[in-house]
Amino acid sequence: MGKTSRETNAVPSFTAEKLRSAGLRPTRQRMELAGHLFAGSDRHVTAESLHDEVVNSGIKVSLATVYNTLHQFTAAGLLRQVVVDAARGYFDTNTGDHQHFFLEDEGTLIDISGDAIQVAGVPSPPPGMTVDRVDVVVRVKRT
Amino acid sequence: MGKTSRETNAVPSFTAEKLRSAGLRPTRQRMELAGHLFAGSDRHVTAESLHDEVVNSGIKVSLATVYNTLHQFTAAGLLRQVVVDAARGYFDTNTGDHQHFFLEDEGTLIDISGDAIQVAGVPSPPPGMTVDRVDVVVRVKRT
DNA sequence: GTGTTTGCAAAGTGTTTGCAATTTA
DNA sequence: TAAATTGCAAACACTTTGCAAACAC
Repeated sequence: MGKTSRETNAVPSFTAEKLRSAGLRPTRQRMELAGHLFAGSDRHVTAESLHDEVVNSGIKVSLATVYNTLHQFTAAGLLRQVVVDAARGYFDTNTGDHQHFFLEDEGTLIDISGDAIQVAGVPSPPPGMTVDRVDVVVRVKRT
Repeated sequence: MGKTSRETNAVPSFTAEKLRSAGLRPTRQRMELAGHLFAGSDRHVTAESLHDEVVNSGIKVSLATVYNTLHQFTAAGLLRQVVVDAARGYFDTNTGDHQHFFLEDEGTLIDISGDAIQVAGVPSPPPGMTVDRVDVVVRVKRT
């Protein structure tokens, strides 16, 4: 065999590398959270939704660690925060240029490609200020 | 004199009317909050900032009443809520078509005229959904 | 071994709510 | 007086934090 049972765990090693190069130790919790987050693409999660998902898949992680990890991933540029709801914080695995539909009834986000949507006529910012980012939220409701 | 001392209170009666036609009794608290809110134009307040302002001007209102009143005014179409910060709720006295600069360092909002700014290329919403509103937030930072 | 990370439980924020006392009409 | 409104304090939902035990290297 030659390999330890730990390595048979089917955890893609590139995830460990991704974390390491972000300056984060590839701990079990971070690996597993990353596994869920970056399994699909363009995911939108809240701390609770991710925690539930991970816990329901049989993994043990505390909510506090989920919060910490989401912030660390965000600081590392692996995630991006989206402000659409005063009550909850959303995190987006798509860190590229894009915008969102927000389904107010369900609290769901859907990406809008940055190529499709455009904002024109933004006045110049107040003196001494620079534009950090332009966020567009298209709020939609069930008809 | 003919008039009671209550009426000498210099509270513009149109405010009372505005409230009455919104189905809200012109109570002392609502009159005073409205007086502050609609004194200037295009004001952006949080429940706390308005409460502080009103209390500092020597008026007695509870924070709970400020929250209630802001929501009632919003439901009546006198105010509009703005979501820019996950932590606090902002209310805007400008209910017309417009967008915002958000100064992230200070938590301040500045109106951008709806005529100036435009959003093009919004894809059609998911089936069964209609666009409720398109919000643009231009986040700016101190240079 | 040494510094990092985790997880619990406690503390913190901003906001909402239950309900008796007060006010409006 | 009947119905609406206020204000307190308790309850809430979400998030952050302190710190001892567990872990990564």
